[in-house]
Amino acid sequence: MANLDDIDRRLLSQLQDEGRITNVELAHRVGLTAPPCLRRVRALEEEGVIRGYHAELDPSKLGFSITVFAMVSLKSQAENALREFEEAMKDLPEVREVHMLNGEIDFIIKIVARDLQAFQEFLTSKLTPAPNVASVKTSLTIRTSKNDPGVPL
Amino acid sequence: MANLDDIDRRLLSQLQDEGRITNVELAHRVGLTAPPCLRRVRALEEEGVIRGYHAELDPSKLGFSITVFAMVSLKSQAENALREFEEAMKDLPEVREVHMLNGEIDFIIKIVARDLQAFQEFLTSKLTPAPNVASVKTSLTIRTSKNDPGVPL
DNA sequence: GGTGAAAGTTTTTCTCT
DNA sequence: AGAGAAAAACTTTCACC
Repeated sequence: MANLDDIDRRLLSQLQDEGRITNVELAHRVGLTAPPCLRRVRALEEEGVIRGYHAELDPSKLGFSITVFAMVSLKSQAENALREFEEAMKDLPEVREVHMLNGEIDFIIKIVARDLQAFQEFLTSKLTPAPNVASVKTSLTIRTSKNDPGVPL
Repeated sequence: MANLDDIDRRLLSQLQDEGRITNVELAHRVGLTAPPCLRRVRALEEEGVIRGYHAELDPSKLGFSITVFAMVSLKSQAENALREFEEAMKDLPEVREVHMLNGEIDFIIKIVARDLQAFQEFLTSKLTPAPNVASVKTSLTIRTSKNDPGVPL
């Protein structure tokens, strides 16, 4: 865990919110001049505190109308079996997130697809036949009312 | 839904992946010169295809070790009751995502907290007492093996 | 809708405190 | 670690195709 001062935290909060602000603007907002501000940002990138930068796109405007959460249980919870399933998920572009959970369900995964047909096709030909899958329960998202990426700084 | 050509799609794919690349580099990658490339990006921002840009931070390096998925059922599914719950969620910084689902569970929400104690405190003092909540089932994330923001372009 | 050049900013390096 | 100045790179606008 990185040790950060107050300036770092404000800086990260700003970049989490507006990932493309200029370094000059960022420096101004956190009360620095540009050079030390840039040094801090580079250091945070090096340390892996900042993993990267991403444009947030509107899925519906790009023709992806379906978001689904799938609860997946595996046949075996051996580390080996878990890893094999996770590796398979990495190759599926429709699968955006894979979280291993405690309790009865082994994984929750978030799936984005163009339409119901594409999703059904994905479900039967890709997800259900994935290694070690015992059961899959899916829930369609009706609407997403909050979707803040990142952490509560 | 916006109508996009092949260049727009490649452009969006690049920005989704690397949100801070320069316009010159972006133009180069999609086979344009800088001015038309910038015009396209600005147009996509205007249309809302690009919603914004965000730095992706490492939660654990910032001291947020807990990610939880909570399945929430409400007492009433009247639009009114749903909205009231959603509004309450908007004010809770620990709540990063709120998705309304079909079926028995009404909502799945993603929660990020500093530690188990902070999460328990949040659960009992903020989430369970939220408007119209009938039941909350939570699952702790053991590990996140895939976390690609955005859509499968 | 795309190009090339020019003007204005921003990033980035260097040096000093 | 932060500040100011200078060089290099990038963004942005303009006239033109």
